[in-house]
Parts: sequence; structure tokens; C-alpha cells
Amino acid sequence: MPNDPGRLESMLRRIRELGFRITPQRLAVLKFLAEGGGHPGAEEIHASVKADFPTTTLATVYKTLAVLKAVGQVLEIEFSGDHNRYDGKRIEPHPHLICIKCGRIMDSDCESLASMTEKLASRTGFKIVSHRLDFFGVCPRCQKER
Amino acid sequence: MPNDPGRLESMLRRIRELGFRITPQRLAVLKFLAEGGGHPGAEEIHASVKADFPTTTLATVYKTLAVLKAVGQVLEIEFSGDHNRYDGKRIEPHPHLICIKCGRIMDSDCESLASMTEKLASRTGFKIVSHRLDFFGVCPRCQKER
DNA sequence: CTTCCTGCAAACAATTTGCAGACAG
DNA sequence: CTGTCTGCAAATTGTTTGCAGGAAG
Repeated sequence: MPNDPGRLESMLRRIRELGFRITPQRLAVLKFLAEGGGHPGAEEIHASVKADFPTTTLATVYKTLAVLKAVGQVLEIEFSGDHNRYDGKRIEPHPHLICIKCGRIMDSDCESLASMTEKLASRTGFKIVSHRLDFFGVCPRCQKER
Repeated sequence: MPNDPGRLESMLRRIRELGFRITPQRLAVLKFLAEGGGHPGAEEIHASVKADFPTTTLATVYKTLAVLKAVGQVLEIEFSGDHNRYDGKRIEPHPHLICIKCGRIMDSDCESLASMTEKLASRTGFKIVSHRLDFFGVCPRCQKER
């Protein structure tokens, strides 16, 4: 699990650049996203932050996530039925493998997506700015358990 | 715009096979999905059905969509913030181009996705059953308007 | 006839918002 | 100091659910 030592600093810099303030609660959210692993949801972030700042509410977490989105320092993975998940480490779009049994999300890569995006753009006239690619299936661990 | 004459029949057959009933309201939903174009949301379907059956409620539309999902005869395109959209014509997963200005959704294709799925599955051990690929951008029409 | 479906209203869940007091810069 | 942020509670929105009467098969 690669722990980019510069992620937290990048977040802080961008937040300050755009004139947002750094509060202890926000810092705790950023740290959790920059240093923690996985793809936490807002509740999970909240639980972690509350350990250090017990008065923190979910609303504050959401507001902090809104700031991070505004400065482009978090990748939001949206789910219609379920709660959204967040990635503070890899903030550019990338493919995900999502287990439909346990909900775990695994990062992935795809070399051919860039060329495909270009091809689609020139074929359709769309100005493509982003994308999302998810694969749904059953992870190795869940396959074993019966 | 390809109008598959067998879509409605396929839907009806699968619904009957699995023991669900055909009601006038349901038939109207199916027709709208099988014969209409685009990627309507539940509200849009509801509006169309209400023209013929004014007492129909949104709940009935949702319940019909649930039946269609259960028998695998509709593709649900989920959106976290926005309402979901439905495709009754192409029910297997396929790439979408989504305009971030007007919300229009355009269907697309990608030959390389199948091989990519296979590669990912063998590399990660995931048993992949489905996927979703969306490209976000500005459609040609919206680029022109200022 | 029996079981499933409709329509209505209430319930839900994740996220957002308004506001008064608190605090970062 | 001043404008932004926090915490609280209420609002929002798309979707789901429970139930009583109605219709499909």
C-alpha cells in the first residue's frame, strides 16, 4: 500500500490557495483520507474524526468533502442506492473492481482508456472531461466463503 | 434510431415466465421503454404513462421498473445526486457519453472492454459479472450554445 | 376465487442547508 | 476583528414500503 507522503501537503496547499480555512476537524478528515487506506464513506470518515474531535458532526464531514471536491483533491465514487465513497490518494479517475458481496473496492488501471477517450471524443464531438469505469463482481475472498 | 420490434415481446415473455402479471399500467411502461428513445427517468416514464392511465402513480412505475430489473429486461443507469435513468432497448452494459450541461445520454460501444474484463479477472481473481463505463463531457450541441 | 397489483401516504437514507455562536487568519 | 466554519436540527430528493381495495389469471 503506497503511502504518498505529499498527499496531505498537496491537499493543504490547494485548500489554502483557494482561500478555504484549515480547522482541526478538516485536518483530521484530510489526514484520514491522505494516510488511511481503502475507500471510506462519509460515516467511516466521521467515525475516525470523532475519535479525536468528539463534537464533530457528519455535516462537517460532508462540508469538508465539498471543499475537497471544490479544490479537486478527492475522488468521489458515487453510488445511487448506497453511500458514496471517497479516495484521497488517487484523485484522478481510474477503474475500480467492486465486490458485490462485501462491498470492498479495489483500484485498478487501464492503459487503453486514454486512447479510447480520444477516439470517442473525435468520433462523437463530445468534449470529454472525465470518466468512470467500474467492474462489478465477486472478490477472491468472497468466492472462497462458500 | 433502431426500433427493435421484438423488445416489447421479449419483455412480456420474460415477465410472464417468471410469474409476474401484465397490467395495463405495466404494459404502458414497457411500451414506453421498448419503443421510446433516449434514457428516461422514472418521472418521465410516469408522465408518459399518466397520459393513458391518469391514476397511475410514481410508485407503480418504480414497482414496474423493479419487475423489469428482476427479470433482467432493463438497464438501470444509477446516479447518486440525480435520478436514475433507464434503458429498455440496450439492456446489456455499454458505455455512455453523458453531457454535464444538458444531461443528455448518448450510447456508445467499446470492442476492447470484453478483453479488458477478462484480463482484469484473471489478474485479480475477481469473478466479474458486470461493469459500467461512463464518459462525462460537453455534447456538441451544448458546445455551440455560447 | 386467490394472489398479485395499484394507489395513497408514510417511511427511508444519504446528503444538503439555514442559522447562531465559535474560531481561524 | 471579520468572514468563515462548526454543530444542530430541519429540509430535500429519489426511491421504497405498508396497507386496503381492486383486478389479473
